[in-house]
Amino acid sequence: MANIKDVAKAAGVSTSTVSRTINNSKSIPDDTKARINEIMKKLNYTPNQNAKSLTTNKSYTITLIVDVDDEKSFQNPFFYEIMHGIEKQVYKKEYSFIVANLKTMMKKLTVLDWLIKSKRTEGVILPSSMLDSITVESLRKDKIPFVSIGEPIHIKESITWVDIDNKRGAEAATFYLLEKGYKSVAFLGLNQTKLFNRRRYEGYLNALHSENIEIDSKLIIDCNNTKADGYQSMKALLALEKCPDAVVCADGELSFGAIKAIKEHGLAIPEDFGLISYDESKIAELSYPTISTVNVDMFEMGQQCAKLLFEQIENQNTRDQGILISTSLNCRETTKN
Amino acid sequence: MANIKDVAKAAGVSTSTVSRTINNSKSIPDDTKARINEIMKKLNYTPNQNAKSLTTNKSYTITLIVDVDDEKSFQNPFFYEIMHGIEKQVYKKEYSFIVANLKTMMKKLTVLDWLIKSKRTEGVILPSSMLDSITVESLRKDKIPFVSIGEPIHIKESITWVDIDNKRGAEAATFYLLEKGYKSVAFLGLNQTKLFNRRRYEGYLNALHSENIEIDSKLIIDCNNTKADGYQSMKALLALEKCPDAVVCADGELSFGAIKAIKEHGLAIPEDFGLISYDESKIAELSYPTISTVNVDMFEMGQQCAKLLFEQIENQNTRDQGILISTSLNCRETTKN
DNA sequence: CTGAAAGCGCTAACAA
DNA sequence: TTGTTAGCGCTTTCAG
Repeated sequence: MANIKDVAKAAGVSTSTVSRTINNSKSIPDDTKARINEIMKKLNYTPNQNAKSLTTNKSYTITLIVDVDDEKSFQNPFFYEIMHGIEKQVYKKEYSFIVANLKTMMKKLTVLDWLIKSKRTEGVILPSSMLDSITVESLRKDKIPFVSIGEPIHIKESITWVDIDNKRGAEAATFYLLEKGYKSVAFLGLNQTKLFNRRRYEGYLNALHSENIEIDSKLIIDCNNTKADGYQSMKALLALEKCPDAVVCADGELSFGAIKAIKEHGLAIPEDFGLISYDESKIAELSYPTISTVNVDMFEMGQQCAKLLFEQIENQNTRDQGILISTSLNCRETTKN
Repeated sequence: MANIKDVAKAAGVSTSTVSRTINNSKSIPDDTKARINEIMKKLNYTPNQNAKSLTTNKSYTITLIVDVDDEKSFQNPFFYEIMHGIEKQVYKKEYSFIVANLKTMMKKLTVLDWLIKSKRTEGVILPSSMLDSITVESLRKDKIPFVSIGEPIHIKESITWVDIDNKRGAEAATFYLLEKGYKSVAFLGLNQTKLFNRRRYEGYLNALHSENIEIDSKLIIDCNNTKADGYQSMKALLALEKCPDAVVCADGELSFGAIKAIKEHGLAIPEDFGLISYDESKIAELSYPTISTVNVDMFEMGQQCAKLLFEQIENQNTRDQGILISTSLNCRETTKN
């Protein structure tokens, strides 16, 4: 395996000249560069990353940290798309990309320490759920750039984060239903403990407010994101005296249950009853009828995370910022045309 | 940031002694080790991975290569579970874990070259679809251990691979349906171009053979894995003179269409008609009725891949082997009890 | 059991 | 524009 010396020798120059060629230094004339590049190709030479990292003290690697407990719950396809978005940016920069799962490793600070102090990573993308003040402080102290996936939760420090614009998504969904002539829109699946869920709720409320529609607390249902909960809760809604004729579902799975309840009640979808859910498209397509959804672009989210991270890596005193990725409405068969 | 010299100085020993302590060498007495470990902790010292890699010529990193074209198709949650399985093994060894996507990078050989010659990786896990003879040869030449996800396809060389036991899965599904009293079992969604699909088909045939049931080619339907195809194909099956009373679906999505067709035909599931599909559990649970499935354990598959890879890394002349991960039947509401 | 010293492959002053 | 040289932080003979 050829190294820089071999190339230098073959080219009749010093290793510095080769090094400068590798790094495309201005001071080397183009023809020299060309010649040396030629030789590198002929010798099948690729710079040794470890040597380079050792001297420059950079790992050319960033890390996505996930925090997955149960083996089965790893199915969340969202993270996979985020990964893909990150990766796309990472390879543009010729960096590499480590994925680390807290749960299969050690304690939180230990993982970060391991990655950072051993110089395995130059920056970290991690879920907001992992970020408490201590972690932030420790990251700052080590001067490690990081980006939070999701709006920070229990933190006062200003940090850089990327999230889906959940509020506007739900707002748009609500507006859309009203626009299509539905009179009374319910909100299914409120869960105040989840920030993204709360934001969706806020969007729903916002939309009603700005249309001067009175909020009917009976139309707002607390429940979990399961088929069974969706079914039960929708039944309850339909049993109401002032029964709604449309619903915004805070999450995807419960909409399967909700649809069943609506059908069983003898209502036609979308004529008598409209529904918009948050969900992954693939699953929404499997339902009968197919479900109109608020689309969230996790791929874009991943890309933004990586971009912001690289900004910080390239310029240490970049300002912290929060970015909201906008959503779009994908109208399928649960809403009127 | 403390380095090995600082530790040596603080401990009043040479760097060799510290190094030996780090690597838990037999020649250092336990009490000395304890003392030095203490000091490392106090100094908050972690070995610099790059320096270590440079000297040992090992990267302590393995790579999962994926080959994802379209941004949206990255949703395949299977890969995510495989990743998780791999990662679990990787972190046991204190290795790190790179994910590289061919499509966001350069040409196939270039990616491998980049990873291998730059010493970024010690081993590679990659889908069988990527492995042609040239790639295998090149990997062998560089002495890079690798494991194929999935039975090799267009390759004569013996290599190490891991796959799901698709044949036995379908076999078991077919047996189960027969055992439950269904008389005539169809096979929906044959696609000879996909090896996993063909294996499932073989399993179906096997089961019928060993029960001495004649194969009725009308009951074997070629179609794609979409809801619409499942619907159409099932309609065709039900229109048959010698109509089946059960079906094995070769893949998940088409079962949603198939179920709809069965219901529309006025048949009760599972009383009049039984169905078993290959699918992810989460989606199978969303259907009405919930779908009985052949479970495939991708997490285990990932773990096995990593284990086999590490065997090769640790012992260069390990024999090539193929491993089939067994499946299990998850009986839900589309099969009789 | 321990230390001295060479060297892994590259980069970056500094000098020319 | 180029070369010389001194490391980067660690491991590993070899000698003691």
